Amino acid sequence: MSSLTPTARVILGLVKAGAETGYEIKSITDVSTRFFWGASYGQIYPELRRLEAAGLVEGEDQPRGAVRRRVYRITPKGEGALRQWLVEEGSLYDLRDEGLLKLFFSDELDEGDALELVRRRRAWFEGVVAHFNSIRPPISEESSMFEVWRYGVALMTWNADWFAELERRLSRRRRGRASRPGENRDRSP
Amino acid sequence: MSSLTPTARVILGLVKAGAETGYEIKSITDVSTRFFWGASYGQIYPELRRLEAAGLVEGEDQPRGAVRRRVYRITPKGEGALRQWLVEEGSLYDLRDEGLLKLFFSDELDEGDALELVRRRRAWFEGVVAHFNSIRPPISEESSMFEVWRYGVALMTWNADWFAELERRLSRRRRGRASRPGENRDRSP
DNA sequence: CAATGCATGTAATAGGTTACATGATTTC
DNA sequence: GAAATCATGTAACCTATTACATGCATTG
Repeated sequence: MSSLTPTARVILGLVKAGAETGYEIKSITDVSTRFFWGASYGQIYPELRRLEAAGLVEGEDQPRGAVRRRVYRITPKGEGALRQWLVEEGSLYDLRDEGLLKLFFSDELDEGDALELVRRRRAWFEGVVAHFNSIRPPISEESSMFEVWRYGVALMTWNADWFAELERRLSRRRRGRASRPGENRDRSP
Repeated sequence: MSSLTPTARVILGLVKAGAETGYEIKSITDVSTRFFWGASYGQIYPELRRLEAAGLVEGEDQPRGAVRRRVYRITPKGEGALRQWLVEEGSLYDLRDEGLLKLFFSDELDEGDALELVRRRRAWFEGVVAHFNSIRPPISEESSMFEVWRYGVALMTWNADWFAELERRLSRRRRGRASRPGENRDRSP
């Protein structure tokens, strides 16, 4: 009776929400929970078997023609576990952001390279916003899943804006320095 | 000549910035890079040895009395590798947010429990903001490290605000429903 | 003299990705 | 008939955390 990992909860939650196969779970996570909790096949298939062994889901072989296919449904026990988790206190929050790490150490760079780093990051976030907008979920705007999509768009937009602002700040600082005399930032005589 | 992990870069960058021992690196990350790139002793000590073997840092035993102590400095090769990484394109961005996962599935809950989930998340972010303010780094406001701290405060504040807003939205929706007649949300007769 | 801080390290474990292997069915 | 999609699974690998083990030095 070891306790479940968050990845197991995603799978459990999606089965509850109607996802049937491991393949379907992967497809759905790739366009929904992916940006805050991804899952790979290497996790999904073994985890479905574990959930089944624990009695939280029920699997049944339902081949389509010659294609083997195992369909899962959530059990009452699984629904209880899901609800229990949702009301439990405490949640893992873990961010791994190599770009911020680069910004953190960017005093090592000259101003041009540092600015380029910030510019790239701003552009990246803008790309993510565009991607998010392209996968706008076709579900009720009052559903919690839609709310999370809305959060994702807002967060990425905020990030793009913050780095655009930093970009302006660094440019201004740089121009300010360049126009002041007595500086030897330039390589030319 | 395998390429470095971002954790190795953090260590390299901090040694460059003046951190001398593994212990010091851990102390610094715990109050600086921790929220976007943490490091544990289990990573730091073996990684320092690997960096040394690769010629990116140099270690020297400098015991303090009977306490063994190994002091590291960055090498020219290490400085090159650090600079190279900083200008390289592409950076890992990985978020694991179990709270968002709960929000994602919170249609499973009744409105009171869902609201509580959002309230807790808002309160948590507010606590993080307070913590960030308590570790305001005593360094120049023009340094890149200070910029990252500023970003952290702004990000956590934005999060607290976003969830405060969602909280208001859910409360309003709930009150709206409750005041409308012909509803059977109540368990009492 | 007790608690805290400085200091180093490893072994077990967990959690996850990537690459590989396989093959039918549907759509263009 | 080619390409995309549906479908399942595993083995090797990598990264990282946790818990444990050790012990001196400093501060209150």
